[in-house]
Amino acid sequence: MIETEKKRIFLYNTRTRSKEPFVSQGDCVSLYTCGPTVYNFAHIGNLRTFLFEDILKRTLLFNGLKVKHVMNITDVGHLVSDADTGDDKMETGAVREGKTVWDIAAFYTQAVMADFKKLNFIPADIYCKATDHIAEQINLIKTLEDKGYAYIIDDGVYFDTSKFSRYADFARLRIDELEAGARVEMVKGKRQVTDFALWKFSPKDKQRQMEWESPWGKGFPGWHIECSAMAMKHLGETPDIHCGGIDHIPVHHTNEIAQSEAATGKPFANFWLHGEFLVLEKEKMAKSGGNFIILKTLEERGIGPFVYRFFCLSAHYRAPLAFSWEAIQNAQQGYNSLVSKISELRNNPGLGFPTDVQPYEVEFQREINDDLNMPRAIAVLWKVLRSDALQNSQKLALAESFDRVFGLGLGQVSGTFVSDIPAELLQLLNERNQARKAKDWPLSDCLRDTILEKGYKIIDTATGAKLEKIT
RNA sequence: GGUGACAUAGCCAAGUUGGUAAGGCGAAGGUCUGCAAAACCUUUAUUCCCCGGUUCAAAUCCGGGUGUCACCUCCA
Repeated sequence: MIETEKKRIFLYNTRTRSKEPFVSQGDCVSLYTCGPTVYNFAHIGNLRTFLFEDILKRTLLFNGLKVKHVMNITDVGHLVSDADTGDDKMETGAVREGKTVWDIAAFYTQAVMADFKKLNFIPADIYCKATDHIAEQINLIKTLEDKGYAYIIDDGVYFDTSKFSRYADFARLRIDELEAGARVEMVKGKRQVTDFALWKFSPKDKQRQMEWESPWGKGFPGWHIECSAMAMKHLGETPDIHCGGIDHIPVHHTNEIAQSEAATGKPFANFWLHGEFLVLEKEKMAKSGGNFIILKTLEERGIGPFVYRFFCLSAHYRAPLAFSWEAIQNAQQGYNSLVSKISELRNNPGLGFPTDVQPYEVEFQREINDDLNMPRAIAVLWKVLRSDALQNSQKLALAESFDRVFGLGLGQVSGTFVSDIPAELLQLLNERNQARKAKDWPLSDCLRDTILEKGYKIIDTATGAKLEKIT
């Protein structure tokens, strides 16, 4: 009874706009997360969303659930504009860099995977590429055509949103108003503004680098069909959870729902979770804009991936997070002190007296299960570390347990051991100790500077001086 | 023009079935120290954009205003 109460997970479901107790259909939670489009590096705003999804998965795992996680890799060109006209991002990228679209996709896929690894994401069970699932997408379009949801015009095969009465529900759209304000040039022949391409025909006058044969003619899949096709293939017609960035609500996810539910007659995903944006100096970070910051940009300024991770954990995933260099440096300080605290605990595990740790465990789990409230969960971690009622070994065990969700690499933080320090430095430290004993302060301070130059910091404690490597 | 968010200390932020403001960073003071650093302790929002209203009680509810952002156009 207490056990089940403790383990209730509440998640905010965009579909109902409310926090609901999470229930999975089977033993294993099926989780689909909209992945990166690989025509450029992922910027830190993209990464914030993927990080939220990693936290979600870790929270489910922490609660003892099994998770099957599928993330797509969009390696086929979407169009630059949702008006279903204009250039193809992949092809544009290829021209820009003088490579084939396939090279571009491979390069940036590898790059984003490297970022995921650096950020300590638990890898998805399946990363699926859109270009590997052309047949599935064609089949899904066929089904839609058979059921009368599709129509063909010069430009391609389109989904008729007027046939799907719930179309506006998910995003709570007001179609009439949308139409009134639309500044987008509409594709000729489209019946409703909201109709979208399922399959696009290749231009007659030029050869695309990526195109496939289909029952309707040579071309390439529309913008939204890949997620429906791949989610259904790998996770069934109704995955438990489907995630993405908040910008996906009105168009991408709305369309996914329309085409998927039209095809299967079943709800497409029970829970829809959306991550808010990282905002940069009051401005959204646009992948297509010139001003984006990537993980490497941070690293060049001495901000490691774990610091970025820690920074993101300071805000709730459904709230915009304001990025600034000042803010990230605050996080840097906080993370440093976290790490040195852990290191100190490892050096003195026996310090303090053991007490009951359960209240802390319960509190932690309550926070993470309350719609992934990481800011509060982090506060629980600080409370543990600064408590004087726990033994160090217990603090350490709690921190490591919590870190299964945080993923901050706390388990890898080692204590500082004399054996790790070069003999030369120990010799210098020894000399300084002598100088201090002789009250030769100028020499002592000079030696401290020398040691500092060699990358070590002296920490004088009641039991003697220690060295710590400056990171 | 339409739609949706948001506005809490120097900075990043949590907190809305109303009950009297988490946490981190920074700063100030202290303990320790030859000094410094580290560590530890203490302090740091009479108040939550503004103006009204409801209430015994509002950051939390209602009305109005101001500002910022996002989406409607590729975008996490």
